[in-house]
Amino acid sequence: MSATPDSAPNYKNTVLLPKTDFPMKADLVTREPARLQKWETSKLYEKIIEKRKSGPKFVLHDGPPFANGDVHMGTALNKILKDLIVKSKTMAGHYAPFIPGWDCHGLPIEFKVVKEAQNLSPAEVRTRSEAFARGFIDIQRNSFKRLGVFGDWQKPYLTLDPTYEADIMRTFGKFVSKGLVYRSKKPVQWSYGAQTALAEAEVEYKEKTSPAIHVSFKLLNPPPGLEDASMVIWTTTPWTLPANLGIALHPDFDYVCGTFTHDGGMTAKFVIATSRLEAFAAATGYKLTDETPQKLKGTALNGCEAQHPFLPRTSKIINALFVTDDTGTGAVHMAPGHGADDYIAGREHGLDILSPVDDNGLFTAECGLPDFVGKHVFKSNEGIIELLKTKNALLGEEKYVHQYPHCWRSKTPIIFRAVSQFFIKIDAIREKALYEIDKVNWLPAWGRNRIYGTVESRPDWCISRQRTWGVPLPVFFSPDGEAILDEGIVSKVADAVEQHGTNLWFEKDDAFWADLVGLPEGTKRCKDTLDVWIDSGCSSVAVLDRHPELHCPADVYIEATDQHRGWFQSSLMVSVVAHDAAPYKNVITHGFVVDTSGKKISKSEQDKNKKPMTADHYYNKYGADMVRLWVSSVDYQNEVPFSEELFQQTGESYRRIRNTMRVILGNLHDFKPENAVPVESLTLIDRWVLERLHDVTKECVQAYERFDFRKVFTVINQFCASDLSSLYIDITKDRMYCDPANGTKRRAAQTAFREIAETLSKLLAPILAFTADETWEHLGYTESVHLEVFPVPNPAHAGSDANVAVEEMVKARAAISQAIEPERQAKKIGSSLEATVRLTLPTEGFTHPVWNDAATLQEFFILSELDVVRGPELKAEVRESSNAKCARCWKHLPDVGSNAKHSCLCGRCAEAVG
RNA sequence: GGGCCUGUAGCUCAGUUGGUUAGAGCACACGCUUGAUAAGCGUGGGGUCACUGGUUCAAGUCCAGUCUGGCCCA
Repeated sequence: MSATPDSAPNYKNTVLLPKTDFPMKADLVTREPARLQKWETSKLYEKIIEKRKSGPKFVLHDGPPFANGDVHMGTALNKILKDLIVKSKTMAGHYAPFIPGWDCHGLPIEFKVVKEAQNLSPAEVRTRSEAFARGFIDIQRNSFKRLGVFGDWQKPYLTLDPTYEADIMRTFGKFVSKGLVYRSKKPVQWSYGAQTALAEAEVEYKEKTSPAIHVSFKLLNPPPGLEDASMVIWTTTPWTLPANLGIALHPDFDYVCGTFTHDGGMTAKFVIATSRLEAFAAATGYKLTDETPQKLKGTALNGCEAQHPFLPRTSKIINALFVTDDTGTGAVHMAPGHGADDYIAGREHGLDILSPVDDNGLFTAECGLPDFVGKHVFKSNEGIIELLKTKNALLGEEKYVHQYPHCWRSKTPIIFRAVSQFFIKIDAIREKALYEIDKVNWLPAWGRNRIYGTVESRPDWCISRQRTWGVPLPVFFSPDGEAILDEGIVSKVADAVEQHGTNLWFEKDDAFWADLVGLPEGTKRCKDTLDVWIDSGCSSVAVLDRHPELHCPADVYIEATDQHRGWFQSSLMVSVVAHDAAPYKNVITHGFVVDTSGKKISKSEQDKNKKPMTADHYYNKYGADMVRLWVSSVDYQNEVPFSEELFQQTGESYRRIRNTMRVILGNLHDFKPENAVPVESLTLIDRWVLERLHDVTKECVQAYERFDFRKVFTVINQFCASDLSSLYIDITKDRMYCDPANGTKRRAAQTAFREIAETLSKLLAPILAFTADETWEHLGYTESVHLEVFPVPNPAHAGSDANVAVEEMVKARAAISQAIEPERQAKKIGSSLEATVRLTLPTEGFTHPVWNDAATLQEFFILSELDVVRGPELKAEVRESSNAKCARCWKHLPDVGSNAKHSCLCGRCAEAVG
């Protein structure tokens, strides 16, 4: 080994090493907020909007998140995806304003507010709910801004804005004018203690003992063989029997009909599910004693009728899938006014809805039993049981302990009770909605089937809620209790609400409102609020139509897959009525955030493992660009894997990109635009890297066009790692460091580096919103990269022979590296510059003229000496160089020492040093 | 239980109309460099393409079923 003599002068300061202020350590956590501040004071978003004003409009309509919590990783994913679309469309030359929004009304907020303070008046509940929502809007807005999301954060749309609320009412008015709204009864969970309907969240389950009874219903028109038989039902709510209108059997269950004998000697003919015979015998004492019982399926009795045990009325026998065989007799007592399953099955089979119970839980005259009117339902169970006994319809009675829903406030057991609700007739708009679905582009394509299925099968839309924190249903009742559905009146309410807000509805009395809308004295206003899905569903009217910079239909809606049944659908239904068309042209869905094993991250799980899932933890620890890079790296159309470890991995990719940009910037420290060389002066390798850049540009711009951000991430990551870091930067080090500052080859590399740095900054800007702006700044620009448009692939660098040459050389390079490796492991050779290589090329292939260009080959393989010969197969032989090492460029060359002035340098370096 | 979807190295993802020995980046191991240095380069190990069966000369790719996980319903 011919080492440089220790006495050799130190030439390090004559070498043109990279020099840049662009820090290796990103320190995003402190740098990003500073850049954010700069964007804010320079009004960057406004500038971008102004600059693109004449471009083709692109509207991404923001689905409003619910203003009741911190920004979760899933929320961050959603908003960053939106931002990637908006930023990339903007850089593709579009005018793409982004108006963010929030969904502000609804039970979860009301629930929290009411839990904190008891006995609030409706107006107070609403004031506090608004304050609660606004608090979280601020929190979320700060998070979204911190994540680098651009938009009109000064003027977002809020569903609690009086103008928005007024538009909700007007849209409701449109439904009314088209005759799509009707009133009907539907069972709700009712607290007689609090005298209000309850939502699932307000119900707690507690142990309760109820009387469980078996009751017989005599068949009136039985099929042959079932004469004189009775159906037997089992119930734990005897008080609902006055509302019985039917008996449900499972169509697939096996039933028997035959003579049963009681322990006491009585006999009777019953129909019971075969699987329930034993339990029935145990509870009632009746055993099947018939030798030849009739066997039948549940379908056999469908449509028959049975006599109500104590009322002059029949009970219709129907088939329903909700019937189970784990309790009861396989025949279920149906009171459509007192149960959800009963209601749905009852509607399908044309049963009435009877609910003879008032707000206090007392029977009304409708129950048909004068003795019971005014009596509390839970105090009536015993009386009903007595009544059944006198009618010989009671077969058995037990105490039954079960989990029963109770009111969270009054702690009383709840009852299912039908109350009047308002509905939208879906059948009237279903066809049109389905037709519109097929005109929309769904991404991924299966989204079409998903929403088509739900729209096809959805029942009428119940739009009234017995809640306080929402938009009031602008409907009045005449003194005789009739609902007044009139668009003109709705519109008058809307006008008042636009001026004063919906609190006015709660603050003023009936007389005020009757007078305002011109209805007679004694008119009462409706106390219900609208379903919150109406709120957000109206955004195409209240936001897209209202903002002059937007348009309807929007170009894109993008939300998680659960919105096929949620916002995508409510928006469609509203828009079909309001616009006679879908509100969107493209609908994109993304998956939910799951842990790396593919399982969903449950609330209890993250608490237990102390794994934070709020976005602030991650942008405060790693920076927003890291969160953004993670979003760009995953397949968002499926479930999105997430873990802290995954963040480390994303960090590696980030560092790779950042460091690559850093060297490039460092290599440009003495380069000015006027130093650029013309294309003819570029070397083969320069032309190759620019050709690669041309391809990368094309691929990225096209990938952005398809919303395929992962492709952008992969392409740039690999370009940085392989083409730049491992090849081009490594190869050009020699000329960059050792050639004369103004040498043509050096300037040629810089010309390429400059183009690479500019192009990558622009291509990365939508994803690495902060870092790309930082690199752009270090390229000497004073305005933000976000004002730029995407680079156009430079045709001057398209499809030359350079790519062929490099492909061949890369193959040979692998052979050379493999040959050097054993020498290296044996500590005989360190740097490849210490090696002399004899490369054998196969006689087939490797035909590019570059193989006759020794200088280029040496540069490419980073070797001091190379012989190329032809042989049977690709092969490289390595030995230590016998030449002396140049103290400056570290190559082992024959002409080291040829210049007397610099005895330790090669000819080239001696000249460069001068 | 029903509808829609998903399953390729430890991790994140590529794999064109079925066609050589299934790829990349990261991670890992071992070297090199110390002039990208809390960086950079090289080499290497690692996959029954969820499973089972079928179609085919040929299946990660097509078909059927099973399992896994997700969303929405019941």
